[in-house]
Amino acid sequence: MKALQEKYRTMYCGEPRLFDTGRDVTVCGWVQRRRDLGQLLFIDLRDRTGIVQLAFDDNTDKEVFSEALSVRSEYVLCARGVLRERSSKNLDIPTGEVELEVSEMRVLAKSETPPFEISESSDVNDALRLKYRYLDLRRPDMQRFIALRHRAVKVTRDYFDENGFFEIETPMLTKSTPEGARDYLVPSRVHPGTFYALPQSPQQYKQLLMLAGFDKYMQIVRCFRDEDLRADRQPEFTQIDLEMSFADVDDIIAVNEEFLKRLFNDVIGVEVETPIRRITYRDAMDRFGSDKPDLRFGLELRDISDIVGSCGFKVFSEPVEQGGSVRMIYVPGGGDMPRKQIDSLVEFVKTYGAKGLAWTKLAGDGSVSSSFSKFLTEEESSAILVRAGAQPGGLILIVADAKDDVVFASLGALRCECARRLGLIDEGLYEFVWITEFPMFEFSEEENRYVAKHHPFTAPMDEDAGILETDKAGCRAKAYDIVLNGTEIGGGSIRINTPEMQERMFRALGFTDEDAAERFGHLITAFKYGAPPHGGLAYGLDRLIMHLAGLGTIRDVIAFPKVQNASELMTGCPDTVDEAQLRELGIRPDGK
RNA sequence: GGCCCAGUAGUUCAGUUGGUUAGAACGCCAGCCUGUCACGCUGGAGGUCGACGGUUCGAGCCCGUUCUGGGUCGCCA
Repeated sequence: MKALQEKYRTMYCGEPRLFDTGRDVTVCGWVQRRRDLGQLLFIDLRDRTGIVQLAFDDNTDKEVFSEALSVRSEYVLCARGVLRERSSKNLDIPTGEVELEVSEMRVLAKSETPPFEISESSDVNDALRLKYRYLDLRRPDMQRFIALRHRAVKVTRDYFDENGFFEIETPMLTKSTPEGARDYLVPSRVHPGTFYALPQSPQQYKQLLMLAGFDKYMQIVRCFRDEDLRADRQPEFTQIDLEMSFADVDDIIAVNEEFLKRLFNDVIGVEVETPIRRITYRDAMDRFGSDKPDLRFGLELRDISDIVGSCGFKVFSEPVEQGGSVRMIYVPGGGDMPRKQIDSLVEFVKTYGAKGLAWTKLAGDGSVSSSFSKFLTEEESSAILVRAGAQPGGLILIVADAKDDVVFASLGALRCECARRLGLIDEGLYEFVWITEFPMFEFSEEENRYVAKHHPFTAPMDEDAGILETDKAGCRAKAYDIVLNGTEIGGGSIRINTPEMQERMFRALGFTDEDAAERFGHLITAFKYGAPPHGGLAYGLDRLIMHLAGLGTIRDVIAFPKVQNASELMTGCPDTVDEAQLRELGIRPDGK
């Protein structure tokens, strides 16, 4: 082996170009591939910037050549030599016009044959990827996603800094306030039998920072929720958390529209049109059956309760009589769907609690078939067709239920499903929308009481402040979500800033004064000392990055994600601990 | 907690109606090869068909249980 070069690296693998020809450079990286032609040998060397070809000739330098012969996939190399123009070029890669004629090479580390190929296209079982996440992360696409995440975070910090926001850290060990998601608990050694909670969000701290006079706050902060996972939900996730003083809804929205414009432009070159459209929660439910509507396609819901509310078909009329509704979506181009597919749509809506799905198919040849028209009068049937604006080739899908929630949930999901199946979604679109005027409360069947839909510090809309106690179902909040392509990417509210309103809110939620004092006493006290009007917003950073990267799951934009059962396959956590550790924490080991 | 999907070589997959010795590609190992770049050619190794139990003369295939991973409903102030 030849003497070490003075520096590990003078150039990244992805950097060399034709005009670098003649330069004496050193590159470091992993062996992507070795091509052995007998007396000639090529190695593709990879680092985070790309790939460069190393060339070895048995007739030029036998020592280096034999060293290169021993090299295998994923060996870590340091190679020095002169860049030269290739005699046959590879225009598929940026460095493909040059190659490094290696004069010195060092194997910095050997590697076993990896359990899967490190390449962009490799389609490997998720469990295997996650067990060897450090190898998975070597793949160029994963490197791009993580780098994109870095750029997005950088743009975020720059933007909010330029707009007067201070980045302030808040505690990770906090007080559990069991309202909402389950907390991750951390036992205290010093106070046996007591627990910290990991924050579900820095909500209370950031409000206290406003009270403390910091005026504008932001933090890129890890949050924890002990709930079941989804493609876009991890038990620990990152928020871009914001709070502003002396701000109302329009002020918060204005700052954030500029942020989104900047973020999407700087990171992926997408122009976000502002102002972003706003839809009230009520309208969003009525039109899309969802408070996070995907606006890349139509298929809006229509209420037909007035047409069928007193018809002879009990499946339709009874839900209306019981306070529910009958609604439909009309799917142009769905009329040619085979019966089997429609049956699968029926099954689909059942997962959302719908008892069934009524349909009418208008085939391209003008013939009509329907699962329910024989139960309706001519007038009722044709009124439905007219309201749908039905044309030959169309499909009408109807859900009736005594609970509007079920109708909305099933039709809301169905319109997305139909759009997917019929290819109505333009993947290149970024359709943002603010959902505003969220309800203050929602009824919890489980607890048999109204609970805060957002959180108990949310201010009611000015015009609804009077009905906080008297009309919980109708009371609206100064709460808003920002939605992108059917995903909630952020949400926030204007907060209550007087002790009087905060106490009214706690009482409206059914807390006794003692309850409120026990759980939120620090906040109640603080608000007696001059809280500015304030409000804020928190983005799910992982979801934002997911959209920026054009992915359908947040796991690919998180370096070390957890799997569906909330464990981590690489380290194997969560895991048991020594009894001694438990004893010290005042926790009895299992079964004792 | 419920429902759906997947699990066969290191990887990605195929595997007929239940029937002899379970295949392919890539990867791996060895040999050959002076311009490859998904190099090529020749040969070779490599399998508890996720696990357990059952049906059967006979199970990768059928049945049950279970494990692992994914999606989803509930849940996510």
